[in-house]
Amino acid sequence: MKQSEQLIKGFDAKQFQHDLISWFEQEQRILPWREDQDPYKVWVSEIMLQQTRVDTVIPYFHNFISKFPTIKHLAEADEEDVLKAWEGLGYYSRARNLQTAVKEVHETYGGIVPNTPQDISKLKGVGPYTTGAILSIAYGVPEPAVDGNVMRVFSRLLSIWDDIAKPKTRKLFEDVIRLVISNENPSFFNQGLMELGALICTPTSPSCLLCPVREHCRAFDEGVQDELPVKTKKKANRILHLAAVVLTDEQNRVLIHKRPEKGLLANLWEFPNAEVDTEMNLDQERLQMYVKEAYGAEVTIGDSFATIQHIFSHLTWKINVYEGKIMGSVQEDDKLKLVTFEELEKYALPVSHQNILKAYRSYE
DNA sequence: TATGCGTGGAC
DNA sequence: TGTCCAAGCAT
Repeated sequence: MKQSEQLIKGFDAKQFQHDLISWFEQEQRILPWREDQDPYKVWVSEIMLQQTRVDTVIPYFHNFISKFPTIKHLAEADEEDVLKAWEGLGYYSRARNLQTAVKEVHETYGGIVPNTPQDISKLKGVGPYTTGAILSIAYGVPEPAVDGNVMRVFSRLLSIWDDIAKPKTRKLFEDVIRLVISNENPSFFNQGLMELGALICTPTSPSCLLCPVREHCRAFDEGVQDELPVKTKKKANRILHLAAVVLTDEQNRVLIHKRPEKGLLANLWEFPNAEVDTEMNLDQERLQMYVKEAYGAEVTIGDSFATIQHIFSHLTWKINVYEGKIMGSVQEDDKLKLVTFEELEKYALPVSHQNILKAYRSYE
């Protein structure tokens, strides 16, 4: 017998569905992506919500949908504008993958988001969770949508002690959900689980006394709700020292560089910078030579006017920021541009470089 | 399978 | 202040 079948023995799935869905009908938050079930809007919201809080997403969702109201609008948009709309939201490959996938839907599926797990999960950026979320919410298909909430809620409900940080564990929860999901209302079932995880069955100090499915919960019964789920820690991040320079010419245009199309902050724009060891951080002469080599620009480096720390999830940047002047001419191309500070507002910058810009403005 | 990939909020 | 995240996916 499969582990999932073993786990749900004695679990009253029908009653649970009813209790969960009734609670969701009463208590669900009013959210912009819940106003209709437009598959495109459901899709956009699900991508934005990956590893990102609801409160953070709301303004981005409004702005994004107003700029790109339909599949066609997004498919035909400039990537630069899409990234600008994503600026500050993080995990920028989500934006580029979304546009790639939307183009695919526009061209291959006539602008209709596919409604089978096979087709939809082939789309760039659409993994197992998003597949289930779109299918259940937009199309009413009873497919599991297992995210962190669902694993937390069900690890407590069924007292499951598998490590939810392990990729393999997600499959166990998918098996479980397939056995207990509501076929009548998979949309509210899946959304109800996530809403419950967000509002009641929280990572720390869950509100068990307010929980609509407390009677189904083995962890509450056993008093171990604070010990579940089991989740191993990630390893600590590393520190990288950078020197960055805000380089201006005699017309007060500033030099910006487009980052590589893969990896960290892919395709976003930045001020010229280099990794340094802590010692070299004060060496203006070497920074000047580096800029000449890497960007082909003849410059003089002035004073360091700020140090900026930026903490990523897996990395910390400590950036020493200099001002500098461009002496000769610069060969511009699609990855290197001289722009006015007004034009700069059209380009998507990572938050770290937005902070460099702020520091420069207050220094000037 | 483990790691890289952002950001801002909660405690 | 440091730690842990929050509706994951690609490689």
